[in-house]
Amino acid sequence: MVTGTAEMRRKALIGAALREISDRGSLDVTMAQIAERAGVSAALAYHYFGGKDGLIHATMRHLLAEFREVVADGLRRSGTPRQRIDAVLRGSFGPEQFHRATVSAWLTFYALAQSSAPAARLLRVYHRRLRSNLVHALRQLVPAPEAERIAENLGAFIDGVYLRGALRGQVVPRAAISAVEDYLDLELARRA
Amino acid sequence: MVTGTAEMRRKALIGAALREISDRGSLDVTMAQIAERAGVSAALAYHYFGGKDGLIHATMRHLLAEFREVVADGLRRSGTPRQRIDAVLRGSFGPEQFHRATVSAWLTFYALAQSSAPAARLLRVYHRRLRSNLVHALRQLVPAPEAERIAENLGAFIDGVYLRGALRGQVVPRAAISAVEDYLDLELARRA
Amino acid sequence: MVTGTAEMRRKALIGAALREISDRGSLDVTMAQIAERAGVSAALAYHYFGGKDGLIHATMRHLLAEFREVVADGLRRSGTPRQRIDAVLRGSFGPEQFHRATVSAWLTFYALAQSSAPAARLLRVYHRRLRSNLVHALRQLVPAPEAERIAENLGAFIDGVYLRGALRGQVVPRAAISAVEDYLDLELARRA
Amino acid sequence: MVTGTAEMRRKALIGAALREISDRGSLDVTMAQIAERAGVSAALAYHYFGGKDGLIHATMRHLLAEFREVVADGLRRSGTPRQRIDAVLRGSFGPEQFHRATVSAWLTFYALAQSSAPAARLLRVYHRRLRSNLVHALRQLVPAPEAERIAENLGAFIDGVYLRGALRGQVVPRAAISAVEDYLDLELARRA
DNA sequence: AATGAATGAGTTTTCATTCAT
DNA sequence: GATGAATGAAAACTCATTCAT
Repeated sequence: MVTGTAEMRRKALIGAALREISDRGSLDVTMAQIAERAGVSAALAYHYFGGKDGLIHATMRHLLAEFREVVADGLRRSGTPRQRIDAVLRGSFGPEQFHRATVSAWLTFYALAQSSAPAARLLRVYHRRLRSNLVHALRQLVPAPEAERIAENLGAFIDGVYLRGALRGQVVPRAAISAVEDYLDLELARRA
Repeated sequence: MVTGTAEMRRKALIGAALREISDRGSLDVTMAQIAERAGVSAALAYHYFGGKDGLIHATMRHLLAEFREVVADGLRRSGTPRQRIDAVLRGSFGPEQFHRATVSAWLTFYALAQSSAPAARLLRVYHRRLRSNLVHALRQLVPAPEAERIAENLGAFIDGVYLRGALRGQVVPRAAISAVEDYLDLELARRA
Repeated sequence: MVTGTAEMRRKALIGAALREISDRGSLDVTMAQIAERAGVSAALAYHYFGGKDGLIHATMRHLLAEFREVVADGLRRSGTPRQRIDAVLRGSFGPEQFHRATVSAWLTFYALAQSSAPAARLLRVYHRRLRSNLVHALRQLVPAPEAERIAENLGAFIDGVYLRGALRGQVVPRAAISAVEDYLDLELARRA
Repeated sequence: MVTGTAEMRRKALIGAALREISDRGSLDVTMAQIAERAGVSAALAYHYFGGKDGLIHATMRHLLAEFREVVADGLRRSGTPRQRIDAVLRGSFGPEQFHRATVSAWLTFYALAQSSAPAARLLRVYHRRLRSNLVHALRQLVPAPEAERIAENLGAFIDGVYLRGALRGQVVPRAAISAVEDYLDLELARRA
């Protein structure tokens, strides 16, 4: 698969944006900084992304896509519903999710979603997908309405554990993941 | 209790900052905007807070203090350990916590903590206090090491539920709070 | 009459804009150039005029106001209708109207009116006023409908003579002014 | 008559420039916009016109040539001097002269002539030609010095009537044209 | 002949911050 | 205490132009 120059540049710029975000710990990076990192002129970044928003959103989409692929990969290898849920957990708490750039991007993204419609939309898509993965698996274990409820709470627990790890700048410990699983067990046990 | 002009001005500016943050949905507000809302000159805001950082941090401290008081109030009325834990939950999920300004401030604050040491410090203080409240109560129910573990996970769950509510711009539903309580019950039941 | 600092600065900036326009022969001047000429920072120009458009329009309004005053002055000294018409002519062809800056501003303004609504509005106001002055005077000499028609044509002739002078960068010669008066005489003679 | 690719491209680009000028109502159009309209790359416009100035001036020359041809056509059909003068009037006030692009181009061209020598030169050529057409015809009706004077004034009147129509974005009304003719009649009658 | 890729040199605009009064 | 005046520094964005292919 031959990738054209344009595609290569776009990727290079997104990578540079991520590295810059990582270094500064915030989305408050300038186009000039990013472009310099990518070894191109700022004007080129405008040429390819239309503006700063374009580049930032492309970067977020890249992160989201990466996350989706990790999870999708895990799902493909999963046989049982329980394994599928575990795949989501492993995706959410994998070390990639705790790289400084990823953490900064996620946290700023949460904030950005308050004032930027495209950011909010992207975030909703991510939430819907996460939820849908969980609901699918849970439906094979419990009745549909229960599956919805549990998926929501499980998702919240996952987000909370991620948030704390992110704020500490550390990968979340096994114990925290176990706690999420324990909660899941409790919910499933109710049905037994 | 007589409040001097200085104190009144400070409060007015913090209130204006909060209203401005609420309107814009972000901490990206200018000193000029805040000062205008407060009906004073921007220079005065500098006089009282030293700079933008000073005002923003004062605003955050104000939010944190408010939260602390709500919880402290609840704790004072609580007799049993379980009631004390419930007081923390009620404080965390009270409607005040979901005002637009509060949500914007919290979310941006998470992001800010990645690059601003004072913001990170403030956030750590908040987490430590929340945790300490929970640990205290839990210690009367389970052995100390267990209390620590449960407090951590309970805190994460609370944060997750709050985060989701915040992103949706809605107060979290009863059901979500119940889920947190269920998780607590599970943990306590283990010991039984 | 004490003029505040603000008003002084505004006038200084408008003057600087005019001088800059004069030097460059076009409205394509930068805020930085204008500000430097006025001996202040570009930021101050923004502070006082909100933006480049604001300054440019203020400059145009200034020119228009100046023109209006010259004409109004002439009208005040005029007794007969014919003298009033002459006052308009003298105002239109006075040497101030042929300063390089004024000429550049007028010509660019004509062009600007094609794409800028505020510029178009300003120009319409000017035309309406000029016309109204002429119509008023003419009504005392000929029936109303005729006054309207003659005013329109007289205005066009004036504009054409001005345009040619402007393009040549020279005050229009006496002869050209006489031609306009001759046309007026012709129209008035019809009625005799 | 076979037109080479080069000539075709040039015409296409000039046409695109005109359409773009028409849409934006100003000569402030970018090479990229023009090229995209013409369906070619911006680089090609440079290939053919050397630069933006080249393209803009070619566009103006095109407009001037078109005008000249319309007038020349009218002159060819004219027998009497008076008919020749009428041909100039018809050419100046024909509907083509009031297309948005033409109007924008003319008005901006007036402004441009203040700061661009080639634009000024082009404009002088146009004026000289217009004048020469009029003088030629008038010489057969009045003595030479008179012909010069009348031609100048007639030209100014024409320009003024055109300017007003242009600014209003409307073809000039019959009545305005009659006014110009009336003025001519007056001048010719003096001699009678 | 034709173009995609790339950029240097601006230009507008914003804002935290300072300071004399 | 309080403010109006003023600015330096930076950031986003634009565009004519060049050049290798």
